[in-house]
Amino acid sequence: MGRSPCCEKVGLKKGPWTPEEDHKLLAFIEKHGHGSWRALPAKAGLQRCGKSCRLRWTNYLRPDIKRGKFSLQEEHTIIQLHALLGNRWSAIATHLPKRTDNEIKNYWNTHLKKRLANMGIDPVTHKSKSDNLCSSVDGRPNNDANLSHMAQWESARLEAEARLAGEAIKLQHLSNPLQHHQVSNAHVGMTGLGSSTSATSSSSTTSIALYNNSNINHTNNNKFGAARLPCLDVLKAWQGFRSTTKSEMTTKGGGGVHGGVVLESPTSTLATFPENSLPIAAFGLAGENPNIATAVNMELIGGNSSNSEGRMDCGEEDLIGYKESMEAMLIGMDESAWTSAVESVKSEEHENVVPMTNFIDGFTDLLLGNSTANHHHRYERNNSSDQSGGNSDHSDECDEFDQEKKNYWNTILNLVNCSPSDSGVF
DNA sequence: AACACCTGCAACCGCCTCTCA
DNA sequence: ATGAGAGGCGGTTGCAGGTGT
Repeated sequence: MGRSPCCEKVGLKKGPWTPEEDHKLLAFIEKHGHGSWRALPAKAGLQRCGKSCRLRWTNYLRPDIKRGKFSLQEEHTIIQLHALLGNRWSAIATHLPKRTDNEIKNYWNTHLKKRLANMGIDPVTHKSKSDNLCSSVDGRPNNDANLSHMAQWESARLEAEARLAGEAIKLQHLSNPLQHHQVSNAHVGMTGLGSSTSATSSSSTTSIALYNNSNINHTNNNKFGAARLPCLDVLKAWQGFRSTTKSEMTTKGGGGVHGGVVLESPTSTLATFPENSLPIAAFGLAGENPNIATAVNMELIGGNSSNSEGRMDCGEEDLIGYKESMEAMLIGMDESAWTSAVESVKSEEHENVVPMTNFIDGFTDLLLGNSTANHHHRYERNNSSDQSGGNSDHSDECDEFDQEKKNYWNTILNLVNCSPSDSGVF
């Protein structure tokens, strides 16, 4: 278009703002609002271009800006969202109250990027820098490689979970289409398959966190999140890295810490969000309708499902319907719903649908070669419900369920094997 | 003390998207 | 449908202050 720059006029001041200029700009905006930025400088008596005024206001003078050191929570959020969104700083900034995109960008470039690099994680792709994940030094596992390996497993796990969760939601929707339970304050975070997500993000695949969040209001009917879930978690590793770095790694080899990396974590990669943002309970809708999944993602993460970054082809009603069914399943799935779901699985109609067990535990066990320790979560569920009056007729059903479970894990492994290798989650 | 180098951050630049005539 | 104006975004730069030699 050959547009001329907004600051083409000779005589406009550039460089650092003086207190006088700040005062003029502040006073004008407080009195009149900014209106047209281009017209503002003349009206406010400033020898600046409108763009410069806007930048000064949004990045510095705006009253709702928090300055100073980033908290650990904020760091986690930035890392998570960067893995999810890439360098979309303005999108990331919407999840960090009172922080500007510029500040976050600077913080990423000057702090977080370097730290991730030091941990052996490519800050761009959030993947391992090393191709040799099993490399070792002096016969000991390479911690960086371990961490990266963990990250990749976590990525694969999340993708599989996402797909399965989508199927499970479908199942639940079919089994109890009218079921709407209390939703409490649990929310869902997810990313969709991304067919319509921004091209600037390196990630176009799915990442879902199944998260046992303390924000979730556990009720008697809430079977999810009741147990602390052992799963690999790069962010926990990050936390461990930070804490051990601070203490100069003096506690190496301590319980639960492996070379500065905490191997067990109840959280997952989308676990922490700032207050007033969305706590994550987690499940995705990636399996069925990428547009819906992405739209829900946009909305739940706080974006606008119809904004410029994620124009959706799905209708708003679709979106709401999926959200409701998903929330109902997550929060309010009770024994009858579960039984109904299992029966539905057994039916021919849904023979390929995977039962909605506590698949984090299962998958983690599988990863750890602990398949025999699969705890018959279904029956734990029953046992726990026994205390509140549920039935507990197990034996035959148990074998049948084991078979279902085998199929289920095969499905997961197939999904993982089929997962795109360019997942940008990590 | 002087200099070089590093770091952090505010600000700029150029491109992109949206809106509207 | 098209093009211009305006705002917004992300990459980059430049400078001030800190640190090391």
